[in-house]
Amino acid sequence: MDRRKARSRDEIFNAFLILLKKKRYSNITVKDIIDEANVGRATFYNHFETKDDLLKSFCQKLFEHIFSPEGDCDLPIELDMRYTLEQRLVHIYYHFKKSKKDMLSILKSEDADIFWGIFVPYIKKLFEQEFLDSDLPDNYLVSFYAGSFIETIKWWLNENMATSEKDMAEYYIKAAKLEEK
Amino acid sequence: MDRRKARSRDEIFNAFLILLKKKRYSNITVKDIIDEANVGRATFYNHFETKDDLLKSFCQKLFEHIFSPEGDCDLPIELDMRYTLEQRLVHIYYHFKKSKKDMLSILKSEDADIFWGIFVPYIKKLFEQEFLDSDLPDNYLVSFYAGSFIETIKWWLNENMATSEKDMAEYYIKAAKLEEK
DNA sequence: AATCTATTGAACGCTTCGTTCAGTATTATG
DNA sequence: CATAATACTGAACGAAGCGTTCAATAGATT
Repeated sequence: MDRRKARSRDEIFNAFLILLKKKRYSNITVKDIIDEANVGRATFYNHFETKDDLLKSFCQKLFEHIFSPEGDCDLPIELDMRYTLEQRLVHIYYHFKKSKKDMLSILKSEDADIFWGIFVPYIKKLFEQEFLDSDLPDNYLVSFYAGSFIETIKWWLNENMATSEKDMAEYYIKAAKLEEK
Repeated sequence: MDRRKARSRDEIFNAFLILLKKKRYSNITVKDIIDEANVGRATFYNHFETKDDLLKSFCQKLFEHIFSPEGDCDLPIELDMRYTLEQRLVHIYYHFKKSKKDMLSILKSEDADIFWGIFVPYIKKLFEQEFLDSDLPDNYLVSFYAGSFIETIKWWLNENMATSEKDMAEYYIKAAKLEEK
């Protein structure tokens, strides 16, 4: 890809993040973004169709990084073997905490619902292969666990992530009563 | 209250509901609303500060009705004694199903996140007095249960509410492993 | 009957949107 | 290096919505 294009894209993403820390999504205008990014108006619309389109790309980038199965993950080794559910949970929590400063401002904003909405499918994927031994409908359980997981992450954010990742995973498994026998 | 005022208010709420069934919230303009409601522009702004303000009032009315502890509730008697958690759950499910046609169009829309966001505090109140016997933080559990409850209601809506209220309550208690004893 | 209150709808200024275009700068390529 | 292709610029534009104002009208309340 053309260097210029990549650069502009980065600038816009960057500006968007900076603005999200200052004000809520719905109050950010395209003019705000291009001013902060030092980019022409036409350039913005050359990259993204609308502001919502930018949001979507932005979240995808953010979440894909968090949920990337391997790759550029600098997790301590013992946390990186995500075989048990607990370990996989810790992995997610870890990434959340790592992006704490970004996450906090985005996911606690007044418009946070928009972000969480985009977040849900990723979480569901996390639970999809589990819990097939129940007599409840599969999708029901996926919804059940995804919902509780997300809402407890919100709790975590509101507590300023004071609880450790390991404790969070323990909490979750205890609350959901998922102890391996 | 002046009859005229009440009437205008009703007309606006009504028009809003009709429009919500046709298009997503963010695409509804104030002009749409006043046209549908047959009401002057100034009248709208005499009642509500903004479109968001209308949404808020609208949801409050909707949810307060659902969560009203007693009163104008025509539930079959055996469902109306909401002493156990199960019975209280059934009560909520019942009201959801009763407002099915409204709920479906609103809560499955693309902007549904906005509505669910307003919905969460009500659900949390439902769980607040429960589960104080755990060694997990109280608020953590409230978040846990509220999150799973809401997400499973979404599942229910997506299945067109094919499952009965009683089964839904059973599902929930089973998934959360809340069997008494 | 007299007073108070709500509705009306056109008009206004303002903000934001998304597009266009001609001119300029940067990059990839051969 | 020369050339073609691509990207950026920024002003300008029309369209859409917003929220407000006001004088005139109609309806409630006592």
